[in-house]
Parts: sequence; C-alpha cells; structure tokens
Amino acid sequence: MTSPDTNPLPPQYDAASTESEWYPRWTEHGVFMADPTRAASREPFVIVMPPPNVTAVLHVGHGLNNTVQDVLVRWRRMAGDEALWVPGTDHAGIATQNVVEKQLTAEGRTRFDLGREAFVGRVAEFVEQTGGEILNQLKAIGSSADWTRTAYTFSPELSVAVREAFVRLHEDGLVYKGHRVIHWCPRCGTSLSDEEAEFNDTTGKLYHLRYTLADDPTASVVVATTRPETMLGDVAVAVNPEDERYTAFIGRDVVLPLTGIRIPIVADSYTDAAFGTGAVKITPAHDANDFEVGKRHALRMPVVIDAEGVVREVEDAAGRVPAALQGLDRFEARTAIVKLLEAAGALVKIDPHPHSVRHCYRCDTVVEPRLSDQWFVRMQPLAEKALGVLRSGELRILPDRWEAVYVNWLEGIRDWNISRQIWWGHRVPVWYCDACAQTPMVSRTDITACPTCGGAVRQDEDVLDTWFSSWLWPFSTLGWPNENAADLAAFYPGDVLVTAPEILFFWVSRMVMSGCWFLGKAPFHTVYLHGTVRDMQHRKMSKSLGNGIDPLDVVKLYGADALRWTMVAGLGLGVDVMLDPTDLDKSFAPGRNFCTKLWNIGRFLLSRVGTDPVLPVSALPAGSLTAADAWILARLDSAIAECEAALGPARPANGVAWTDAERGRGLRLSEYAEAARRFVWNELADWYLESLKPRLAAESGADKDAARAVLAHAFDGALRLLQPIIPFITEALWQHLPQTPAEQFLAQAAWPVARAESSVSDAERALAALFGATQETVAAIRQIKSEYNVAPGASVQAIVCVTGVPAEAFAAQAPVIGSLARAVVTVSSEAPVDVAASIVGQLVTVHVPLAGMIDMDKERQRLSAEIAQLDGALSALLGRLGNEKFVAKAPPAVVEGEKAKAAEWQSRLTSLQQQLEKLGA
RNA sequence: GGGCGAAUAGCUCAGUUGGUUAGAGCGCCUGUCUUACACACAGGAUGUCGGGGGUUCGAGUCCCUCUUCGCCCA
Repeated sequence: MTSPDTNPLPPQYDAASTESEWYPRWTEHGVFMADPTRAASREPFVIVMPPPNVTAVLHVGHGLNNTVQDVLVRWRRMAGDEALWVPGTDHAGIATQNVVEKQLTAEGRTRFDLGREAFVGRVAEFVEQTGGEILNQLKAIGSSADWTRTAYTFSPELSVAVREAFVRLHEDGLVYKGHRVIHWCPRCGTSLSDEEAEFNDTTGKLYHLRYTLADDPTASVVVATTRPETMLGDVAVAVNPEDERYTAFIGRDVVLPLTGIRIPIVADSYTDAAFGTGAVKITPAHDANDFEVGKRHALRMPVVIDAEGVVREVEDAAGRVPAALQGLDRFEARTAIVKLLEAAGALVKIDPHPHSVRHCYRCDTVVEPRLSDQWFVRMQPLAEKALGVLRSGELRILPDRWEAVYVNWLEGIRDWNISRQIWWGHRVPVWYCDACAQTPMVSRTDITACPTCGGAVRQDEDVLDTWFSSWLWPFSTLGWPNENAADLAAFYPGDVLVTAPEILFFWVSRMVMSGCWFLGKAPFHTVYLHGTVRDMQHRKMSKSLGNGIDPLDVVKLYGADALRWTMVAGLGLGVDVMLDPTDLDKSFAPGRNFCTKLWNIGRFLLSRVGTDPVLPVSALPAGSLTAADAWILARLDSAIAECEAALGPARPANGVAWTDAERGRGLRLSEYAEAARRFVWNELADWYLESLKPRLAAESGADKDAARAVLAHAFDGALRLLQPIIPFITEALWQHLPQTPAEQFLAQAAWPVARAESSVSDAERALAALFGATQETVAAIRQIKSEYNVAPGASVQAIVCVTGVPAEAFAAQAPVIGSLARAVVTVSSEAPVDVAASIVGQLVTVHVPLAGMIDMDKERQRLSAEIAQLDGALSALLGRLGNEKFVAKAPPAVVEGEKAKAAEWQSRLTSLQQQLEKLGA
C-alpha cells in the first residue's frame, strides 16, 4: 500500500484480483476492528449481524442482508464513528439436528442408536468441520465485519448468557412449566412455538359426523370436523349456550361411534353457532381450543395419538382405539376411520373446506397439537416494555407500516414455549431429585448432587429453543452477563438492526424484549426491514423451487461490487428486489455496467491528471476556476447532501428517542446510490470530463493545474461517496489518485463534507450558472443537428442569444461549447436573418443556420407543436392566476412562483412565435 | 374471519406536510467505433397516475366506494 500507486490501470477492471488484493489488506490492518477504548471519544455505531445458521450456505438473501449492513457500517466508519459490526452464527437447534439425522439415516441409523452424548458429539464435530463456511462467503462479498469478534450461539460464553437469562427469568417469576396442548412436529419429535408452526392455506374437507343421543337413539347431533381421526379422543360435544337449536340437548349424553363411549353435550361460548352445524366435538388432548373447553368443564383428556403421530391408546384412553386402527399413522387412520364411520352410518357428508393448517417451519410436516409438559416464558411483562420503547420513540421500524404489525403482535402476545425435545441445544438448566421429589432446582451452575438428601439428581432432558439464545444476541456477543465487560459498556445499546420482515416476531421483537428486560434499554434504535429477493414471476427465491441465484457465481462473473451495486441500487425502502435467475447478464447489468464505467472514468482521468502532486482546491489561486470547475464543485456539494439525506440520520439527534420529524427519515439506499451514480456518471463524466478535454490536452500551465486539481478533488469525493456500496473498485482507484496520502485506505478515509453555503462566493455561484447556460446551448445544438441529420462529427454555426446570464461572460464559453457540440459559436443580441433552426431555452436561444438543409415545413411543424403545447400550459396557468380564489387562498410563495413562471413562459412563447413568423408562417 | 399494504411509461419502481408541462433505471426507436468506456456516446418515442364518486382555488398525493394483487395474523 504505497500511495499513490503510479502504475497505469489495466484497461479492464479485474474484479477477482482486486478483491483478493484488498480484502486481506483491510483485515491485516485491522480496518474492520472496533476498539471499546476509542468509543469514549467517538460515537459508537453498532450493528449485530443476524447470525446465519451454522450449516447454511450463502444465498442471495444473505447477500442482500449483509450488503445493506456493510453499506451502513462502511458509511459510519468513514463518517468517524467507532463502527462495530458483530458477526457470528446460530447453532440452529432443530435445523442442524435434522441435517445430521439425515446423515445417520443414510447410514441406516438413528440418533437413538448413538445415544444422546455421542449424537451431540457428532453434531458438534459436524459443525466444527463444516460450520461457519458461510462467514467466509460473506467475506467474499466484501463484508466489513469485525471478525475478531465472531460469535456462536452455542459457544461456552454465549451458553453462560443463555443460562443466566433462563435463571433470571425464573427468579422474576416469568419462567414456568406448563401442562397444555402445544404444537408438536412428529417428524422432528419436538414441540414448537406458535411462531414455528406456520400456517399453510389448503383446501381440506369438512366431515359431518352423526353422534346419536344415548337416551334417545332416534335423535342425534351432527358435528363438523376437519380431523375425524381425533373423534377417538372426544370427551364431549359443545354447543353455544345461545343456540336455541341445541338448548334441549345440553346436559344429555351422546354415544361416540365405533367405541360406544358416552360423552356429554356441554354448553360453551367458544362454539360458533354459525360454523358447520353449530355443534363441535371436543378433543382436549389434540386441539388447543378444545383443551381450554376441557379445562373449563373439567373433562378428561385422553391421548390417542402418540409422539410419532401414530394412533394408539397412549394415555387415559383405554378402550378408545379399535384394534383395526391401532398403530396406524394419523393420516392413514383418517382414511380408515372415515370408512368405518360410513359403514356405521355415522358419516353424514363431506364438504370441501378451505382452511389453514399449521406446518413445521423446519421440515414442513403437518403439526400435531399435543398435550404435554413444556417450559414457558410469561411474555406479557416483557411485551409491555417492548411496546413502551416503540411508543416513546426509542425504537423505530422502517418501513413504518411494520410498526403496526409489531404492536399488534405484542398486544396479543402469548406465552412462549421454549423447551424442545431434541438434543442439539442448550439443555434446560433444571435438575430434579427423584428421592426427595422436591421442587425442580433451577441453577446457574450444574448440580451434581441433591442439596437436601445428597442423592443423585438428573437434569431436565429438554433443550431450549434456538431463539432463546439468539434473542440475547445484541448483548451476549458483547460479554453479558458480565456487566463489567468493556464491549458491553462501550457498544450497548447498538444502533441499527437489518433483517427481513419474516423474523420480526421470531427474533426482532424478542431481542427488544430481552434487551429491555435484562439491560433496561432497547438493543437498537432502528429496525430496518428490507425486501425479499424474488424472481421475475415474483416468487421468493428458494432451493426447492430451484430459482435461486448463488451470489458467489455473480462474484465470479462480474465481481462483488457489481453484485452489491445491483442489489443496493434496486433496494427501495420496503420494496422487493426482482432478479432473473435465468439471465444473470441482464439482472446484474446495472452493477457490471456501472463498475466498468467507473473504471473507465478513473483510467481516463488518472492518465490525464498524472502523478504529479495536485493542489487542494482551497489552495488554488483566486480566479483560477472556470465555469465548469465552479459547476462541478457545486454538483459535488449537492451530491454529498443528497447522499447524506438519503442515508441519515444515523441516530436520534437528541441521543435518546426519535422525534416525529426524524422518525421516518433515512436508510433510502437506492436514493443514495442514485445520487452518487448521477454525480459520477451524468455530471462528472458526461459534462465535466468532456468539457475538460481541451484544457487537459495542454502541455502545462496554471489552467491545466486548476483543472487537474478540481478533477482530482471531484473524483476523490465521488470515490468516497461510493466506497460503502462498491468498496473494492473504489479503493483500487483511490490508491492511484495523486493526492491520496501514503499508508491510508479509502475504507477508513473521511466521509466527504459539503462546503458551507457561506463559503461559496457569489462569483463562483455565477460561474456555475454560466455552465448551466453552456449545457443548455450544447443540448440545443445537438438536438438540432440530430433532427436535421447532420453528422455528429460535422461542425455547424450556432448563433446564441443570451437571456438568462451575462452575455459577455457567456462569450468565454464558446470554445467549450464548440468542442462539446462541434459548433462554431457566435454570441449575438439578435437572431440571425438567415433561415435557421432555433431552440428557445430558459437561459439562451440557439439558432443554427443550416442553409439549404432546413426543411421549412418540418421546422414550422416543430415550432407550431411546441407553441401549441406551451400555449396550452400557459393559458391554464393564466386561468389559475386569474382565479380570485386561487390568488386569495394559495400561499403567497406559490402565487409568486406561478407569476414568475407565467412571465417566463410568456417570453418564450413570444420568441417561438417570432421564430415561426420569420419562417413565413 | 381480522388487519396492513400496493395498483403511476413495455418492465421494476421514485414522486417527502395537496402547488412546475408527472420522473429514473432497464427495455424500445434513430444515429455514432467522436483516440476512457459500444458494459459506451448523442438524440427520440411512450402514461385519461386501476374504475367511479367526493373535499378543495388546485388531487398521482386527502376522504368514500368498487375491482385486482400481495403480505401478516387467527
């Protein structure tokens, strides 16, 4: 890293070699490392990475998520914050266990063949060998995380945090063991939380079954159910007490078909009279709602489906499952039972029925409601705090419509089932002494003997939900529960959380709850929920659909920067990103094209600026700026301001809570990218660089030095603005700038600052305006040439009548205009007498006499069309101004603006009409 | 069943408290290998802002309603 690098740039940007050159240099020099001791004198800016599953492979969703985080962290790092991006992985209990169980299946074994200890050892070994590969893949796309702080939810350190959280919540009275119906995945063999049991809409069937009254075989009630197999566990039929159809039946018994068991008809307002027949069967052990009814009526709770989803007499169910059904899978049992019911005359009808069925979010198996003992967290007190920080503005969610979703979920929060009947995870820190049969012992440290009797103890078999470790992520990664940890003091609370809306409940709101509960502060002040990457049919990219894009393929083909640029430029707030997996060339053209363009700008510019030292712009002698110089410096100021406005504010101005005015602002990444792109491409390259060619062609001299200085400064500003999005190519180019200090990285350079309004002189402003007139003139000449099919290379005469800027000053622009538009320019106060094509602009009127080439009819037509359009707009405008109510009611500023506009249009209209007359209309 | 959101150019989307002749990128058409870049340059075309109604001096923007699509929750 000797700067500036004086080797000429290769004609083609070589992404692969640039990436492999710079990434290691950044890490070797600790560019991404945060230091808690520095955070005292600088604002910390902290993002914790949503930890990918330890077995995950990078997909384009990770690419998007991490690019967004990287853009923000790189921006704040340049802006002078002590920026920390904490990376890591999640042990992903069920998901990882499933992967290893699949391996075992292939070997013809099960986890039970190995036993708990050996199985856990095997998973740990698997994670050791293959886990965390995704973090290396994140490096390949340029992620500037502090890898020295890489965390893992199942590491010894974070396991301490998990145990602390469990014990503390237990001490707070928020952890309890409950006996109730929970979601059970028969394939994974574990319970699931409400959030882990996802709804899938399907068209099922609604079975109408007839239950005959015990005391009157001629009478019956018909119940409607989507799950006829559960009738074996029925203990009642419930009707709504208000439902007059059934008033006479309440308190009487019906006979359960197939088994002959008598069950009562009870009245319960849970029953919806409008659903089905208005009578529902009650199976307390196999339906959460039925369980509540069962409790209210003190009913028994026979279990007729076991943990594997097999129908049998599991518990309190003697005589309930006919021999023919014993041992059948629940879905086979459904078919069989319907046949039996039909044969028994108990099946009334089957209707198609659209409804939602819960599926396991890990293996998509239909979830079975199951009565069991589980550990729960009482969530309501936690939710209160999480609602509080949103209301106070300590926390905001972008896009803000998600705030309502967050509030709605928290207000209706239900207790969280945190125990899982798997082996891979943090074991529940509870011990039992069977000898004393005393209350369970909840402990921060392992208990090896009963404190009462000294006898053997056994630890709870269950492990904790993966999310019970990830909800601590914003502080467990910083050293909590060690309250004295330097990182915790320096970096908690963090700033922004970047993730997809899918895990708002799973993870985001739980992190807010845990942060508020354990540390008294929300873990971040901003939640940024980005869109989903979809294909051209708007389908989510997924492995099963085979419509995914491998980010590493894109990196190989076009480079990491092209990947990043494409995603960021397309990332409107809350908008999904559409990419075509079948046409990577087209999908990533924006990023690839922009990188190529930037490289070429840099190549050309650096070859002209050369390697000799350049003066800082502020040190240029007075009066050395040209109109173009003044203009590009003003454009740079605007670009900086636009980028800043699109990205910021980085944190609440008062350091505590967002004000209403601030709350929805910032994180418009696509607007930031567009502002930077427009500056470097449409302004710097298309206008400034082009206008500079004659000046740079000079051998030497003060004017060339001024041009070199401004050019180098403007490009330096552009590279700084772009570094967060495309860090590799900008770093490589920046190292070649003559003013780049030795031993410095762009990745650590200062974020550009726009000049204060007051520091720009009126003279410079006037110069910049002059360039506006220049642009207008060039555009007009080009337009005329194009319309009259004059070869672009052929020179034409142009007579310019200047109206909006000082004519004498404008005259000096003639050479620039001449070179940009290939024209010989004459400034005149009067229109030429010759027949000419003319364009009336805001600041100038341009006449191009094209003797013999002007098609009079065509020109008249063009002018007439323009007059008609302008005239129409003008009369509408005059009509508005003539409307007394408008003048009276509209704000004065608006009225003034409209008046000025009318005057301007009027004068343009007059010019156009004169022009037309001259052509002999 | 409840809630939220979207509907603007062929496509993907901007359009900040109502106030220029509604914009950008991609695509399309025409021309150009103008010695940085054809992954480029120059010029150009394209919208009754989903339908209907209302408020207002003024509506893409606010209200009502309908249609279509999407998301979340039960």
